[in-house]
Amino acid sequence: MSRYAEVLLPLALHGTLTYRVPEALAESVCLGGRVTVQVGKKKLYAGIVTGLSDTSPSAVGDTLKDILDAEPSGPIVTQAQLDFWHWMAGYYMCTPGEVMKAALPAALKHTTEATPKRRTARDPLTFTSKSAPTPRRPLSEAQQQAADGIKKAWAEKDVCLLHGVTSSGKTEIYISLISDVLAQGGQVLYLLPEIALTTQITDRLGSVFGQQMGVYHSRFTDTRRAALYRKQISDTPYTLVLGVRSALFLPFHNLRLVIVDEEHETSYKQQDPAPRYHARDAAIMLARSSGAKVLLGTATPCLETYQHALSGKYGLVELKERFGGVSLPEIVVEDVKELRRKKLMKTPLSPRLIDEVREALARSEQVILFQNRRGYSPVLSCRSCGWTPQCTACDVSLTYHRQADRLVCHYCGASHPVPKQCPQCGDTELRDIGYGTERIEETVHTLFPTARIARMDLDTTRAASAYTDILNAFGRGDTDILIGTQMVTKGLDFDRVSVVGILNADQSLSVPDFRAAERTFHMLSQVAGRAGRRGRRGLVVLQTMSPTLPLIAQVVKGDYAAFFGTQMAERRRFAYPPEVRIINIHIKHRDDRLAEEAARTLAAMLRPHFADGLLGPYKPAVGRVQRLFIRRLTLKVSAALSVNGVRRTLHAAHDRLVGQPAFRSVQIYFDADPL
DNA sequence: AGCACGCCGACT
DNA sequence: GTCGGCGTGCTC
Repeated sequence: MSRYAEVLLPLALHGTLTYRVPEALAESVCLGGRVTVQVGKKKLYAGIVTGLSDTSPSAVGDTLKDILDAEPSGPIVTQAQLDFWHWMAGYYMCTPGEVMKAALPAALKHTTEATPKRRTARDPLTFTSKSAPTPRRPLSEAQQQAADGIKKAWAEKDVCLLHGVTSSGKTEIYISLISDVLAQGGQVLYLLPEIALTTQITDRLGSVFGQQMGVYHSRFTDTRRAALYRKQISDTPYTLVLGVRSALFLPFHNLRLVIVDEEHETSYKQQDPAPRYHARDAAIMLARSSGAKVLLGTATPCLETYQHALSGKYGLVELKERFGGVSLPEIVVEDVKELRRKKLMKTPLSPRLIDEVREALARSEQVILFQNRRGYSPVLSCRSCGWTPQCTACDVSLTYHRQADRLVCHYCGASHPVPKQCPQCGDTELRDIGYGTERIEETVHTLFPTARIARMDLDTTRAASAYTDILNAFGRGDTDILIGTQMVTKGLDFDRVSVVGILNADQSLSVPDFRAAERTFHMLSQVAGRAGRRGRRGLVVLQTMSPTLPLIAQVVKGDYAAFFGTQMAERRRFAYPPEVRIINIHIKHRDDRLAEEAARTLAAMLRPHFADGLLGPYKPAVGRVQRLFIRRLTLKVSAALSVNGVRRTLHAAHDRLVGQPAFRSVQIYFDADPL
């Protein structure tokens, strides 16, 4: 009978805490089981038992507290999950407690869980389709070849990349492969970015897999997520789970296949808080330890993935034709600089784009306009002295939101009323500089007063169902023109969209970051793919200030290979991923001087180990966020170095630094494989 | 991460 | 004289 338990808590603690197992709970306390313990003076937490022993750890002596309660129904976390958590904490350099926080629904991390109500006959978790179940559609010859190719690749390799142009019918291939796995009694995890987990995809998969499919979405209530978690740990789990990033952490008994759809999506990487993990990479790790296969699907693979596919580490299957004979859209490039010079840019829409929109409306077709910036105008400026409202907590200018009539910081969320007069010179007029989606909406309304216009961005989709409502209205044809940020670029399939306008293709290129070109290529290709789904060939009007950039030509031709070639040459030349691995070190403090000093000291400690591989310290583009001044170090690690050795060096340097009294309050964290 | 303990400014 | 600011350090 074990008398002591190691308990993992959802806190940023380094290890576990040891508790005594009272006689009365001896039956209930088990490895992976959920227990209630007291931490500190009064706080109660739910913890997970990660170890059991008969001997008390000598370091703690007899100050141990008792476990207060234990769930009698057995483990809620499997050993495989614990191993996965442990790997993640090591690789992404955070504590296991932080991983636990990300992994479990809130209801399972706290002590106040509503007693699970026996669920009724009509299981609310199960997908219920509004339409009658539809069987699998027969695969086209190209799709069948792709499915066969994937299975062939899996005979030798664990990971296969399905590189298929937009609208090539990847979903039907997934359905075929999922069916195979389910028929053999295996489980499937289908990951997709939150933004793409729309009713379109759940409806399609639900109509085929119905009762066997569970959906794990971050917009669901926590109760619902906890219920799905519990179903998955039970002995009657769903065999197919469709979910976002964090669905990786669900328990699986017999995981055989993981599909990572839109694998290039940057939202797979968790930015803040820790664990700063990449769901695609973590999924590959999870699959490896479960003996499952992985399928990565996208029209625009991320460079790392394609590199692995070319090198033979991953299998590669390419689908170059759109399904059902739909042709790829025509992309016309509008030279905004030239049009401005000729004084033809009277609005943010070029005359050509205005004409195309008008004609599409006349044909009762739909239009998507993409402007990757929310709000009304990103900068206000005093007309006489040039003063610009800045955030008081971050080093950025405030964006004017007209609907709310507030100035909003897009970094910390703070909002302020618009000043009636310039605080610097007293002038009463502030000019709007630049265009956000709100202002585009206003412009488009002026240009097409009778058109039905909708806007989709973070501001219009705050309410739980708003996102779906906007898309459904567009899908029904109740909206003629949809204006939006990145949200409109993700995997939406609408048959009647014949014109897509990209208002400012350069915006994401101007970010000083080695991935700017890649991100731009992804975004432009994805948004272009929204045009012309069925029937007529779609048209994309791409407005740019730099029409001669090779990247623009590559987007226009849909030439992924050329894009890959030019980008890889740059990455090699300047030693960026996939050529090297990057670990970013973030240093934050309220005092700018102290942040700088800490960063320099840390850099000095690390430089002997990494020499040229260590860059910085430098100030990031936004040097202060939420009142904290930021410095950054970038570590480029060659593939030859032992990753574990690198981590040990980093942890040692970190501990040495914060061990110095002067730097005690400096916040430091690591970001492995940053985007 | 909480949360308490602890040492310096504006209130009854 | 006390209320409370948040800096710092611990949690079995």
